[in-house]
Amino acid sequence: MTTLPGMADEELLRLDQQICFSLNAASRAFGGVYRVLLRDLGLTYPQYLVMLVLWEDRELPVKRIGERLRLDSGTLSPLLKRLEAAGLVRRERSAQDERSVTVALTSEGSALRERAGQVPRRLLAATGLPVEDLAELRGLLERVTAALDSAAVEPAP
Amino acid sequence: MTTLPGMADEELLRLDQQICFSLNAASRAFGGVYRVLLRDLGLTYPQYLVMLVLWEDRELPVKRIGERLRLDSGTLSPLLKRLEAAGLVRRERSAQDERSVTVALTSEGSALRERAGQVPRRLLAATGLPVEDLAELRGLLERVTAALDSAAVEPAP
DNA sequence: CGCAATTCAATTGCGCACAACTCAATGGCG
DNA sequence: CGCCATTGAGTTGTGCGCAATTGAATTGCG
Repeated sequence: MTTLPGMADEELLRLDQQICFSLNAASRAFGGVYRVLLRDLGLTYPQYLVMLVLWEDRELPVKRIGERLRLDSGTLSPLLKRLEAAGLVRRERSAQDERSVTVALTSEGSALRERAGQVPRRLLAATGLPVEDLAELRGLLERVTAALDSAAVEPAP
Repeated sequence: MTTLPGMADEELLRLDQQICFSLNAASRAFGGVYRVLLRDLGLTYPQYLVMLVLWEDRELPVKRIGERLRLDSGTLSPLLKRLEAAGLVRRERSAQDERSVTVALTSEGSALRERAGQVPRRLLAATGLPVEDLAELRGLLERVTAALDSAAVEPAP
């Protein structure tokens, strides 16, 4: 395998550019397609991610949702309030632990799942890749993420 | 190859979840590492992307920068103002076409390139992947992005 | 038991992404 | 030439992502 120390700074700069450009671009391209697909469900893409989690487990503490989606309360609190205002979700303090807030689907929130049924198929079709390649992509992304998360990068060169 | 029509909605939902979760997570994981690496350069990640473009071509209209990074003026205008306030960049109306604004590196902006020299190496090292896998990842991302961009998804199911 | 450290949600503040819009400059066409 | 569509930058408003902080509840340890 080719190792980083063997390459020139100039080459690395180019590869770095390509990787971060393409990851950024891909992320925003996905966002754009989801935006269109989700528009008439009244959901944003991050809201859809939360709904996906709740369609698996219809009741979860904010903490757990954050762990699954890698999001903190600073992002989730206002987002969940919007979902609550839209009537898709209920939020209440746990009786066992008053620090914790439990988020639960309403019947309206559950019902939305049916209307979202064709979103995955349409999204995956729009990627234009065979399922095997998508699985490969997912695998690489997960490996990269795990490595980056555990990298503990030092602040200054 | 395995085609979408042959799969059950339930399977597709799972794959869709995995793909969009992992892409999202990867994008944010990259952002987190860049944030640390760029902190003492005083740059955010999107600002770094703009600087990368300007380090290639030290003078470009806003329009061109937007094309390279897939960003519109709504994002770039305030960002470029911040780079200008930081002294890294100058902005001035083109004489040929008064609608266009040309962005040019200042000497301070050029000088920053040296201090950013180790960022790519450190970033790529943090990914924990061999260069071949990174190239593979980049290739998949670019194919997906191209397909998504040309998909022209219809609004409602 | 009592107090300090930890945990969890919420809030504040800043920057980015994007849609919708404004406004001026330009270019094309009759 | 005169008019109108187009182009390019900027502004506004909404929502997300994250750091930093707050405040209350819980845990743990002496």
